[in-house]
Amino acid sequence: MKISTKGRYALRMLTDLAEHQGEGYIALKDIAKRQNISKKYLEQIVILLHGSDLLKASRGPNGGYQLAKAPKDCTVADILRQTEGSLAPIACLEAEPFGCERVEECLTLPVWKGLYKQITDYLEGITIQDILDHASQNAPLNFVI
Amino acid sequence: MKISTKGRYALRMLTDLAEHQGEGYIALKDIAKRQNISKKYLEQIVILLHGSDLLKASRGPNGGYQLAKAPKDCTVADILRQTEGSLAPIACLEAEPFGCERVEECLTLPVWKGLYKQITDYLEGITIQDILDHASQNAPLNFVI
DNA sequence: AAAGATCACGACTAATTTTATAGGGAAGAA
DNA sequence: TTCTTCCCTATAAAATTAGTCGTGATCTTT
Repeated sequence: MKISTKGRYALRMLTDLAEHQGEGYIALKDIAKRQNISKKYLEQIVILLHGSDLLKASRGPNGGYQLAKAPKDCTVADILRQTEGSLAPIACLEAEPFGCERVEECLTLPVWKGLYKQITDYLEGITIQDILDHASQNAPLNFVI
Repeated sequence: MKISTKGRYALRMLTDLAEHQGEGYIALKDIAKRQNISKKYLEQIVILLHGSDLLKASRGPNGGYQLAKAPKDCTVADILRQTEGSLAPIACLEAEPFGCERVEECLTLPVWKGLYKQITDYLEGITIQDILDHASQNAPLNFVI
């Protein structure tokens, strides 16, 4: 049960954008260089985020991306849902009514539902701003390390 | 970020064993039939559990598997750690000291650590007995559905 | 208007993981 | 001894992951 590079890179990209907020549009080239991620691969990941309202884009010279909202309004859950497709730990939970034919008899389903809720609640509660705050150690984080 | 069939099937198998506790050893054949899982595939999954002390085995006629402990002492975390390899949501967290060379500069690492802790705490807190209890609705569950 | 920079999009691919199937062997109970 | 069951290894199709590459489309700056 692993978060893929899509999700991890997307979070790093958005955090990078937040760090450079107020500097206008940030080119993918620069993010790729700083984060040591292939620019071409980042392009693909950004496309996954198009469905959300997390980013603003601008083309041409001095173009690039900006956060469309304040960092405090960008939750990690939003980012991962877009890039990972879903936060559900098993496919059964991705659509109501559940596709699995064993729904009625499945004793283990409540465990997965509970896990799903834990994951969702936690990630909904963390924003890009929290990540910045934690990095600068200006604020205690609402999660224990 | 999905739990694989190994983890899901293992949990179903152990739950099935718990349901038939006190009936002696339960053959894989019967579990496979009840759970509608390939017996051959189940055999491979059981091998993953050999490293743990969750199961007792017996060969020959009337042989099979039994839970080695009471259902209240079998946590879902134990089962998934064995079958999935780890509960960590990213590979970086699987071994201390962290293998990733970006450890020092990685702003997002605390998020993954926190998520790891959420997942672990939740799954450590749920036992096979909880699953049985919830199924028979004799007891309220410590997780909300 | 031209040039150059940047995002946008689709095709392709190698490696890995997942999800099995198959065949035989070893051990133990009846 | 025989039969049942666990045990172990090999093989493989399918899906997913993690990219690379080429080409447009569009915008800003000059």
